[in-house]
Amino acid sequence: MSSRAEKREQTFAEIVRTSRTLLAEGEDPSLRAVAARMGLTAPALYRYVANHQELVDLVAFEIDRDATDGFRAAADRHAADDPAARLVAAIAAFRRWALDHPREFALVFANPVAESSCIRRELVTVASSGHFLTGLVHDVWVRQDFPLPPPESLDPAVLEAVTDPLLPADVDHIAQVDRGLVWIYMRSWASLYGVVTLEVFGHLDPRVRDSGALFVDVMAFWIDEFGLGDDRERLVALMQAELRGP
Amino acid sequence: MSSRAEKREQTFAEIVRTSRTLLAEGEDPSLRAVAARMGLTAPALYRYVANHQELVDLVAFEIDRDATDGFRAAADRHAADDPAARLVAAIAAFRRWALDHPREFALVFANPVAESSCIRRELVTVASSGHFLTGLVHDVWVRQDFPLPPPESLDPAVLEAVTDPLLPADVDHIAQVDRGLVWIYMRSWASLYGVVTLEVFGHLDPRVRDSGALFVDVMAFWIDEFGLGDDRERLVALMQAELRGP
DNA sequence: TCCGAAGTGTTAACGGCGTTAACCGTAAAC
DNA sequence: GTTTACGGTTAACGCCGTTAACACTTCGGA
Repeated sequence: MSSRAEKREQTFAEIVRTSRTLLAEGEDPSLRAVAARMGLTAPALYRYVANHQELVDLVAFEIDRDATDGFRAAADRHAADDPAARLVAAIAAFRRWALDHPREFALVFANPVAESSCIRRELVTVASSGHFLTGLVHDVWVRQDFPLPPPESLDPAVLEAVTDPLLPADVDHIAQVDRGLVWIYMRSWASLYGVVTLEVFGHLDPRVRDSGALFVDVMAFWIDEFGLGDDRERLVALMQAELRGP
Repeated sequence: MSSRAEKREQTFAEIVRTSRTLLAEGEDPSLRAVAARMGLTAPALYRYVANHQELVDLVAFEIDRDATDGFRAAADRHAADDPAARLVAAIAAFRRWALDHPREFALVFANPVAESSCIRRELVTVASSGHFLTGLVHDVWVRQDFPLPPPESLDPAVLEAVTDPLLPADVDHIAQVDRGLVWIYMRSWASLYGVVTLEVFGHLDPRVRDSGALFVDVMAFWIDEFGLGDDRERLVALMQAELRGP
């Protein structure tokens, strides 16, 4: 027999799961649709969720978490002592996931969070994908020891941000003098994000999107930037392979 | 006295205009809201527009056109023989516009067009901002004559895309051997787009966003790439100024 | 053990949405 | 001057988020 608290938690989990199922099926995860699929009526969901937006935020958070598990799995298919391959595999998995799940991508990565409810802002602070990708970049840096911009060279606002981040970043284990790494991470993430967002939203020539050329180009640039120029050929080939699928 | 066709066109224009007004006021441009503000009922709008999505697409197109007028005005505040300054001013205006009009930005630049109606795909093909920005990059290239990747070095899919573009690009006046310029444009646009989209959607540390550091950083990179390294200091200073406002 | 309280669901309803069908006066066209 | 197309209406359907009022179950404590 399950206690009331357990039952409540199960129902809550089922609400989020049902929402994700609907989203994956291409239908809108409206409160009514979610409730109906669970054999409930819409107002019942208000016992578990403050409003519709909060449910959407929860779903976005969970999608991010699960997608990150996929990125991690892609990285883990490569040796722990080959952080560059792990990083390449992870971001290739990210792009594949984004193109395969445009609705989910839009929800997690291309949704305004500022005007969103409080809960989203809290959740996004511990967002999974951000933590994971910064970690991979950190691993590459530990291995390659590519030069970092010294803290005093950073824009004051950037220095503040990398010293005491507000958004997903797992930087506690990075010494203050090495926080230039976080700036490099932000720059690299912005360029990869731009390509993938253009691709997912159809603002890029479909032939270029399908070829992945722009994504590979950006990645190749950061390979050099990460001091991996010697490994460039191998990593680009690896990326080409990873882009096709696991 | 106005003919029936004229009257019809006026009403049509007022529909789009009213939609934009509602959007700017932070309200959703629903058919009912638009009609109500015009003193009509919602079904009347179906005499002018096939469905709600088509209206949204039209609005997105017009917003893009008008925003581009703003970018052009920013560029025109600089001498015709200073294409670098014109380009910097235009993209600074683009960023300012995006941050000042997040809803409009999301509509025009961060909306799926693939799953959209046919009309959007037609409209986006002649989208204004794309044409204008490629033109500015072209002007810089004519002046600086920075090296282009030769066509045979391009990915086959990219070569196809720059030879016969499907998406907004105004390349008819660019010789086939110089189409590598379009590839450079795509890459630079992707990186600027990534930064601005992150900023607008609140996925970037607000302090970094407010400082504009990431945007300036990306622009500085492309300044070098465009053979404008000698002019770098001036152009970065210009960008800093332009970012604050006209 | 019984009773109150909390928890979890219901139905009914409000206002808003996109959209369609049926209708109707007016203005253009022949 | 009749006909027809146009541009509007009202009514209605089925969605949506959300709230209020109510009912049933279950738990906790006197």
